[in-house]
Amino acid sequence: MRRVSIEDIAQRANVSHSTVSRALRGNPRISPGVRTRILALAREMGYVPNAIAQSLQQRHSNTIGVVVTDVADPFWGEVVKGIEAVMGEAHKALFLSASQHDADRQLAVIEQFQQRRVDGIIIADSQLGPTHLSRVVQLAVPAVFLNSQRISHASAFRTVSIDNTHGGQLAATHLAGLGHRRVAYLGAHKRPASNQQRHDGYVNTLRQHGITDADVMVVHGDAHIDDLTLGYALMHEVWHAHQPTAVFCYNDMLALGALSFCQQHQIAVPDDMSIVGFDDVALARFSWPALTTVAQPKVHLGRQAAHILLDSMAGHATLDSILTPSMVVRSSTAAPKGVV
Amino acid sequence: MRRVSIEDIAQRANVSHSTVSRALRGNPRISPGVRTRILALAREMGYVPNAIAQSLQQRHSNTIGVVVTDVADPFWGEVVKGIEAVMGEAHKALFLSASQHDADRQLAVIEQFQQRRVDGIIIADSQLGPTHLSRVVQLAVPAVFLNSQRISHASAFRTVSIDNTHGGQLAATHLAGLGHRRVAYLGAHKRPASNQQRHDGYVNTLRQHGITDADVMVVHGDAHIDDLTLGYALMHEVWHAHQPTAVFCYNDMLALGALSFCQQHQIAVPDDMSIVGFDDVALARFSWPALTTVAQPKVHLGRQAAHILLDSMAGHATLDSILTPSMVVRSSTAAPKGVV
DNA sequence: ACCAACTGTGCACACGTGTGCACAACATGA
DNA sequence: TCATGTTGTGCACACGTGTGCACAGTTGGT
Repeated sequence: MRRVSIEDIAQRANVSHSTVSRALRGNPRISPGVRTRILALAREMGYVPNAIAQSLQQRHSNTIGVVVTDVADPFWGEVVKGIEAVMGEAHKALFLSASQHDADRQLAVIEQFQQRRVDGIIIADSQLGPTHLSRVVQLAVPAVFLNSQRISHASAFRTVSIDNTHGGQLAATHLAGLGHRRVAYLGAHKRPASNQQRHDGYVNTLRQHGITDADVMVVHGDAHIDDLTLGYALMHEVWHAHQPTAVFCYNDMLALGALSFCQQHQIAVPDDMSIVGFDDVALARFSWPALTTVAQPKVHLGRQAAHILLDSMAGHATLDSILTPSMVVRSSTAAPKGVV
Repeated sequence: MRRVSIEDIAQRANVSHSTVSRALRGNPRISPGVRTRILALAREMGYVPNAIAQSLQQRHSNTIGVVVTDVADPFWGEVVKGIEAVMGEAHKALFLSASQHDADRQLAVIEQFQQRRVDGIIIADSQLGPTHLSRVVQLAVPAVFLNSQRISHASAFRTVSIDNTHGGQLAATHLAGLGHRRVAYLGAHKRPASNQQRHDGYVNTLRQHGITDADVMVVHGDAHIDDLTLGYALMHEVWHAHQPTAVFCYNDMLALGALSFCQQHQIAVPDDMSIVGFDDVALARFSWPALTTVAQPKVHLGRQAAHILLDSMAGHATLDSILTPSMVVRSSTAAPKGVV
């Protein structure tokens, strides 16, 4: 039940394994007659090249590792789809692993990839602090960070991310344009970097529209509960303390949680309350009312990360990449009551 | 910039590489003094074992390949999560690749896995016909099929699937119990096997409740359009031709498409029309009204496939596995008008 | 004191592939 | 005929790891 190797073919063809190897790889120094004979023999014997032996000899494996927080998260699903498409074309195979939002586990996964001698790594939603990061640097493998939450820009690695600040600006412009003056921001401490940026873009733009800080209530939730119930709880808090006419949420799941609070308490959306999310997950189109949200180009995010990784694997100099989000207006936002 | 090998450690320790290898693997024949010295040296020199060389020598790679139709599909995302969890515990790494519903591409992916000498393969939603299948058999690698659409039960491979017939029965029982008599089935030819089973379970159970075939309209859609617009189109067709009070759809996406048709044409759900889906994707909870559906235990499906694969890799005899779906009643179904 | 048993280490090979170099066979030109 | 060039093939090594076997050194028993 052993696999057939080039050595087996060589014996049957009365040549050395070197000749077989060269014939299979199309080396021009092999005479055409011998080549065709060997190719026929290889097919007949059901030869399938051993990529492991090739990797060992050529000192690269044509594999790349992808570490993601949660495989089932539809957001990352789309991103991985983009990565897979590009890497598939480049004939690289993908190792996929989940970190479950745990930095230690994330590091463990990366070191496992290292043992398997991946040619590159893509790290999504990195929670790695400076200590962990320095160990990754030591591994000396090309890596790209995708929407990283912690990395400093002075790092040795490339970064692909969304322009969160601009996303916050889009939301603020949309709501202010509708006439809202008394608003809120529902945030998530779990993702320190992007949360801060979305918040800042939002608040600063509101100021430019003459909305004072006193009119903007900002709340943040505990890290350890899921986004959906978090959104519900934060909406509860904001509703009783501030009575805004519109809220902007860190992401769509928070927004859906907020939406579900409104439905249960007979707060009409969008008539009494406008809600804006972030991400544009597939869900957003199907909620009722359909969610207005700041869309991330998810597949493109993955493709871009893949391209940058391929470039740096090839030794090219590469730049960080920042993609622009866009506003998707659906039915969860409208002018507040009293405004035409 | 070369990686450090056990040979490098051996030189620094004035021993042979065999000794280093044995020390690292905890071979009891190495004296404690030498072992601790070597372990310290390995750590100091930043040694990271080369899994590729190990794979070559031990003739197994501790990797398994997963081929899925679409990485971004939330249904398969959850399944993969289950697979990943089990395989992670077993210290197996996962190759993930997408087939885009194309049988040829699916086969190509499998052969790529074969080159990389994976220890096992999980094939989700297989579209492989007998011809393709025979080539997979030749590869002589343990494989498990997950919700396969084509495989014959006489095959050499194990199968994990949902009890589709029972799912259809659940839907029929639920709707008939509410008092519906004039109903429909919205199907998808793209998945021949499961579609047939869900349909049969549904129709047979309806008959047991005294609903004649004339009261049941069955429609199927083209293969090349996406499920969402397909559901919309089929609902359109059924509504005009049959005017049912309830429909059962092959899956949730079809159901959401049907739902969106109803909303656009002022057909009240569930008052004028009850809709039942299948799968219980994450979306189903958030549609409006929330979708009543036949739930598949998705993560469990993945875990089960992983366990069976591990078993057959270990040479154990294994059985096919059929998991039971369950009814999740939400707000898209109710008694038809005129029934108390 | 001598033989047997035990203990720790090294030699050499295997896994499957790719490639620099040498070399045999043959053709070409003077 | 001999020097030179061309063409196709094989030898031997490398990649990094694990392990059967041999063997030197030590211990123990009588």
